[in-house]
Order: sequence, then structure tokens, then C-alpha cells
Amino acid sequence: MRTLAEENYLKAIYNLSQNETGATASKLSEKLNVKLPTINSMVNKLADKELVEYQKYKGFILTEKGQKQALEVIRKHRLTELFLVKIMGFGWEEVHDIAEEVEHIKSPLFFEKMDLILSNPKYDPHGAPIPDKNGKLPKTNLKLLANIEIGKTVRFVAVSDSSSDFLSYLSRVGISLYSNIEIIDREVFDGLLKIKVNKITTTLSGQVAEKILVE
Amino acid sequence: MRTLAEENYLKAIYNLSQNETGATASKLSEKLNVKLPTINSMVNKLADKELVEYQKYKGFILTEKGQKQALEVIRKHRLTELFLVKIMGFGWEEVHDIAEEVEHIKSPLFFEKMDLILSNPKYDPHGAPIPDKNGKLPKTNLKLLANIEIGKTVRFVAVSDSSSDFLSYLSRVGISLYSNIEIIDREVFDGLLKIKVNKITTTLSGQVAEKILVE
DNA sequence: ATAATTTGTTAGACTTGTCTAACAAATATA
DNA sequence: TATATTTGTTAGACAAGTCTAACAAATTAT
Repeated sequence: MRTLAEENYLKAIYNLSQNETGATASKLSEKLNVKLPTINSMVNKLADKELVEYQKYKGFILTEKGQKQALEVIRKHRLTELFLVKIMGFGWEEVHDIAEEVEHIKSPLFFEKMDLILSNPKYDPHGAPIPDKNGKLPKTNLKLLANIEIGKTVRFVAVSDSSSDFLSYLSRVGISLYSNIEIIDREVFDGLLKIKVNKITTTLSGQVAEKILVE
Repeated sequence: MRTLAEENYLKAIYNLSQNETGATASKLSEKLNVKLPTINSMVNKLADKELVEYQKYKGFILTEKGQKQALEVIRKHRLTELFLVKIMGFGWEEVHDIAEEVEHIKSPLFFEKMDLILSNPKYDPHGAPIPDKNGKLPKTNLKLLANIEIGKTVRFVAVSDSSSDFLSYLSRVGISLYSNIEIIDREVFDGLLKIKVNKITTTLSGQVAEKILVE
């Protein structure tokens, strides 16, 4: 039986592997809020089960088996988020933490029913793609708002941070998913960004621009 | 933090306490599928936390605090069952096992939303009362179909077994919640029961009649 | 009332997932 | 390059929740 901890490690390793930096022990430690030696012993166990590959002092990568399991959990997480928003009436900034719990429900029927009710959805409420039953993800070609040239107009299609704090901030400044964003100006020093959304000009910090995915 | 195991022990002790026989170690052991010494050590821990009262070789009873916690879990279980049936389209025979998992979700918001969507429901799909936010249960005065005199007609309002096997059986023989049941005859030897439901006469075993609650 | 059976208890071991303390390797800095 | 810092590893401890083996109390049957 797959344990809660195991699912969380696989998911975290998967998510870290998506960044260029890759999944290192210290990053996992920070992400999972667990001390370094714990990471070490857990990753050793996952390696014994052939879920991750791992050489001392190098980072971790998921085996095919590990990746499949990670994607199953991610599928459940994202389906749940969409269900919570669409069917239960939650706001997009409220659903992440609840989905972190619900994703560990074992019953496949429960999630198949969500999938049915939502008619095989492709994206969660934060614009992240929902893996299909076989773990396939649509190829997306997203860019960071932080890297778009001045003068261009892009469409805001996803966030890379689903925390309530960040999403509430976006709502407060009037930026919502699928808005068109025009880059007016960027401060070279710190990446401070002047943008126009719905004819209104606002300023975003570089950090925020790093979390907004556009196409 | 309340653990999964703790919640399951409290719920099981609560449920067993509802029977005349009370909650004994061996009954708990059977119900939770756990060996007797495990029950012993766990109940000791629950007693340390003042959730159950317990004297050696006597049964267990919940303290007020323990009962409150048990009823919280039962509330979540029954709300979930109704949500699964009413909102997600599951059959009443499919929901018990899923609810056993969902009931342990911590987020209070999740269940408040269910409660809202279902408009403060009073009964789950098996006719069991849903405790309110304060743990209050409506006083019900139910009888076992097994104990009704011959000739009477009663209304089927709840089952005491929500297993898929039992509920599927009831569906198969054409008995559904809120049917009117007339007692035609009862075999003294084994309680075999002849009943009339929707103008059709059927025969139920004594065991089944013990699991049907009527008023 | 004694023996047999059932039920409950104690002792001690094991697994999972976590920790702290001490040390080692790799990387960055002077 | 030598040293300091950061990152990773090993060893060993601990809590939660489970088990088996051995024994004790309570209950039932003879």
C-alpha cells in the first residue's frame, strides 16, 4: 500500500524536477518541511522500491514507475481543485490546501466520478494541466511573464504558485486567469514591471512576474 | 493533531456503545481488524488523553470529550455519504467505503460547504441521523423489523448495516428506504419473515430483519 | 466447584517516519 | 590553494501503531 508520506515525496520530487535546478535533498527538505536526514532515509527507501534513482551527493530523479505514481497523485490533486471550484463553489485561492488532503483518497471511483462530472477536464483552476488516466500531459509551451519583452501582449494562462496569499494578491490587483497583459516597461535593476490589464496600468514586482505563466 | 487511528477507535467505540452489549476489547478488535493487544495499548493511550474511561477487564466508555470527537467524525462521514449520493450520483450501496476515507479530511471548510450545498441535511442515505455542528442528534425512536408484531405495517427508515453487500441485496429484493412494510408472518424457530412491500410478498431471513430499522 | 474456554493483559519486538548530533563531501570565498 | 560555508550522510534515538508469545482473569460448562 502506498503511504501518505511516499505520495508526498514522489509529488515533491516530480515538481522539483520540473525546474532547471532539479530535485536536491535540501530543496526537498524545505518543500516537505522535514529535516535533511529524514530526506536521506526516505529517499533511500524509495530507491529500494525503484521509485527514484539516486547517487550519493547527486540529486534525485524519478524512475518511470515513480513518475507514473507521482502523476497519479497530481491528477487527483488537480481534478479535486477543479471539482472544488466548479461543483462546490470554492474560490481558486481556497482550494490548494483542501486538495492536498483529498488527493490521498485511495478510491479510484471517487476520482473517476469527478472526472465524469467535470467532463474530462484538461486544466485545473490555476491553469495547470491535468494528467490523463495514463499520466499523459498536454505539451504546453509557457513562458514566464518575467521574461517577456517590453511592448508585447500575452495571455495569462497559469500560475506556478497556488497559495492563497499569492492568488488573493492577484485578485486584489485585478489580474485574473486568461487576462491579456501588455508589458509597458521593466526596471532592469530589480525586474519591476509596468503592465496594462483591462486598460488599467499596474506595477508588479519581479518575484510576482516569476510566478505568472503566459503564452 | 488527531490521528487517523485515534479517530477510528473513537468512532468504533461510539458505535459499539450504541448496542446494549457495549464496547469490549474483543468487539473492538473484530471491528477494527486489529489484534487484541493492540486494542489494549491504544485504549490505554486514549485513556491517558481522557478520551475514554476504562477499568481493567471492564468495557470502555467515551468521556464527553471523546464522544464529541467521535460525533465530529460521524458527522463528516454521514455528510459525505449524502454528498456522494445527492451531488455526485453514487448509489447508496457505493458510498460507505469512500466516506470511510473522506471522513478524515481535516479541512472544516470542506464539510461546511457540503452542509451548505445539501442545506443542513438531517439524515444520511441510509437513514442515519447526521449530528449537527454541536454534536446534537435528533432523538429517534426506531424499532427493529425483527421485533414488529405480525399484522402491523411499518415504514422502513434506516439500515444498521451500510455495506455494499447488504444494500445490494435489499435493492435486489425490491426493498428501498421509506417503503411501507407489512408483516405477514414470522417463523418462531428462526425468525424467518414473510412481508408485503409494494403489494409484493417476499421472505426475509431473521438476520436481515435485524438490520432493518422501522417506525 | 472445578475444569475448560473465552477474554483481557503484559512484555517485548518491528516498521514507518521523524528527529538531533556528529561528521564528510562539495562548493564558494578569501 | 587553503579555508569557510553549505550541503549531504551516518548513526542512533523516539513516537505511533502494529504484531506474537506467554500469562492472567472472567465466564461457561461439566
